[in-house]
Amino acid sequence: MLTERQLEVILSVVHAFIESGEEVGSRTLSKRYLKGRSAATIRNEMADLEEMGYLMQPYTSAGRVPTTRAYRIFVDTMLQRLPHNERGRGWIKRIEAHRDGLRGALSKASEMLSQLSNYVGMAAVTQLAQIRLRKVDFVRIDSSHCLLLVILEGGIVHHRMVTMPCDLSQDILEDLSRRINTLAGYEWSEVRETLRNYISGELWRYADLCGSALAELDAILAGERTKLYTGSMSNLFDVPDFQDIGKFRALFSILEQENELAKLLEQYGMKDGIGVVIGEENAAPELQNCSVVLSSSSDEGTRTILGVIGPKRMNYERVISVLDRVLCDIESGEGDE
Amino acid sequence: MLTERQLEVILSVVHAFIESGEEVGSRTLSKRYLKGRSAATIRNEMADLEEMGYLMQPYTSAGRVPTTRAYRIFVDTMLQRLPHNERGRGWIKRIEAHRDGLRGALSKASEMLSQLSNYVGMAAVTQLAQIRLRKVDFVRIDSSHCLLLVILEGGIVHHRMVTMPCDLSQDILEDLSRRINTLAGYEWSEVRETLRNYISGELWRYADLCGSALAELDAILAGERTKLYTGSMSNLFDVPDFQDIGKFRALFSILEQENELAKLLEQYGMKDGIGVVIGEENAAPELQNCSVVLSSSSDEGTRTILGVIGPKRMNYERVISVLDRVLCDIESGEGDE
DNA sequence: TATTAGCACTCGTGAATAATGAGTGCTAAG
DNA sequence: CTTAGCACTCATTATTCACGAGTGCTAATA
Repeated sequence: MLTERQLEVILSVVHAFIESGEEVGSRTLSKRYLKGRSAATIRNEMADLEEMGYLMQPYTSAGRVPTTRAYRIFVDTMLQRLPHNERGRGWIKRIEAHRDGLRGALSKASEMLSQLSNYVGMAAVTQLAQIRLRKVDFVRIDSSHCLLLVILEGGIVHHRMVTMPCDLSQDILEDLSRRINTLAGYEWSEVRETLRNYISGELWRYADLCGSALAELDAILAGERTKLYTGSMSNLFDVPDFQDIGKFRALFSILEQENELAKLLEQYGMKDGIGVVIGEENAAPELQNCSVVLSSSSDEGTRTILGVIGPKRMNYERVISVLDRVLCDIESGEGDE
Repeated sequence: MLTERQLEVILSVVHAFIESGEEVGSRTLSKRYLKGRSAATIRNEMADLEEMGYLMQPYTSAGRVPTTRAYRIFVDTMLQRLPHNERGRGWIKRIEAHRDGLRGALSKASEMLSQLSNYVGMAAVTQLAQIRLRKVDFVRIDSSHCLLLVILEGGIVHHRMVTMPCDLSQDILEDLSRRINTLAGYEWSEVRETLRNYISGELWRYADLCGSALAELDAILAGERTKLYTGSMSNLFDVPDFQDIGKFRALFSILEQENELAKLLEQYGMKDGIGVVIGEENAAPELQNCSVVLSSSSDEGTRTILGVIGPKRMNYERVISVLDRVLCDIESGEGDE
């Protein structure tokens, strides 16, 4: 469908455009990329490719700019060429030993990604449905409130304030925790069922509190399932593509909405490995001018996603290698410092 | 030192400049503010005031712009006129009953401040030195790691991963927590001392773990003492003063550095009540074009600071009333929803 | 002495115009 | 199929010019 030379032209245009940010003309290609052919020849090819939807002109008689379709080919060719590394399997286990837990490590990772890529780094953990419970604890705050602590596999810690229907002593609460903790190690769905039975049976005296706690636990495990960290965004100021205040704003607004971004990542990071989503391929309209590169892996009831978000004309090769590098650093415990 | 009319001119210039954002000329003042006097008269006053450092001209024969000194007078006059409310005392107690704890409430507060003020809201808690311990808990993660949970007065929860020198069972850890918890309710400085004695005495068998834990506790209590939440920054795009990419960038870069910002707030929010820091009065060079309005109150070992950061020519009156309003909402438990 | 009208002067802003040059499409020759 | 040549397009940049808001100064006035 595409001749060898057409492919070459496409890749060259993308490459040149990523480098310069300016429309690339036939002369440039002839001089720097396809040295054998004259500008006129290439002009003909470009006209064809424009008709086919790979290139476009911002205005009559300007150079050509790659479309998302061209980027797609560029990226796919690159990914094919790149060593397919199967890293990432099982690395989460090692992370959770980090000083500040999985979350601390990810917060560091996102920052590192920003620094190294010169774009915006992201790191997220999402709890898969089958995550296991490690421990539950109730801490009495005052006569009508206690703190519910939930520790999940992978060192994920949640805490919520729960209103107590009646005053319960710390001893009773500890007893309660201890009973619930006998369920540690089971999947949440199982725990949930067992707890329900407990409440109507043994624990009937604390039914109210247990009910609230159950609701909170449900919220924790079903609700905000993905925790996302975003690295420094200052780099964006130096990206020429975002000098335009309008484009900057669009990107910024979505970066600020943790929830939206998290939803996107959940959606994109479904399968393990490296993925690239380019411009209009993004579900969010705010990301039409951006590309997202992400590397995701799942293990033990959690999925971890590292990502970089930048302009469409980002240095994909470098970003991918940065992702790899950071993944590597986390694995080997760099976050411990 | 300042005549009645000079004061009037200053206030008028600031007022007009805040409204329009453009240099204000003698004609405007004569027509809209000091109706009795002619433009020529006001021109003379303005020339004097410029010499005295209250006004300045961006270029020869343009209108005048207020200096920080003029803003200062404007704000001070306003604060004097405003009802001095002593709200804030004791409200923290009520907050900690919030569903997601003090921190959840503050995160919501900062967002609310952004929304209502149209600038950027901030909310911070800082632990004062004399904060009290509520509870400590160790949770075994694997043979060489456990999670250290620290709950402080006010529902502040910290957790850290601690490396265990040798494998300790959950039972032993629980026993350990229980012993340490007998110290709950005391100030950290006291707890620290007592713990030291314990370690060399009763707890000698767990000296290593206790040592690490002690170090972590110290880090938690001495180190990152202030936790800061920043509300949405999207509003900044609509502030005319920050259309200039350079100014925007300066502000943004410091908003992103939680630590820097926290340090500033710690420094500014020393005394209870409402404070305004204008432009060059700010310690940070990035804030030369901004003003910070904050409302701070301390109680029970923690100090809480609400603040709004915006352009120098912000609507101070509105921002102050918004701060008041949000403080009020938090108090009455709005965050519970 | 304080105030004000009049006037010449300054200087940023915005529109209009022109020159520049990179790049194209098309045609005709190799 | 390839390429040189040429006329044409159009964003960009610089230049010029008129406009107008605002000032400082002086001289007249209450």
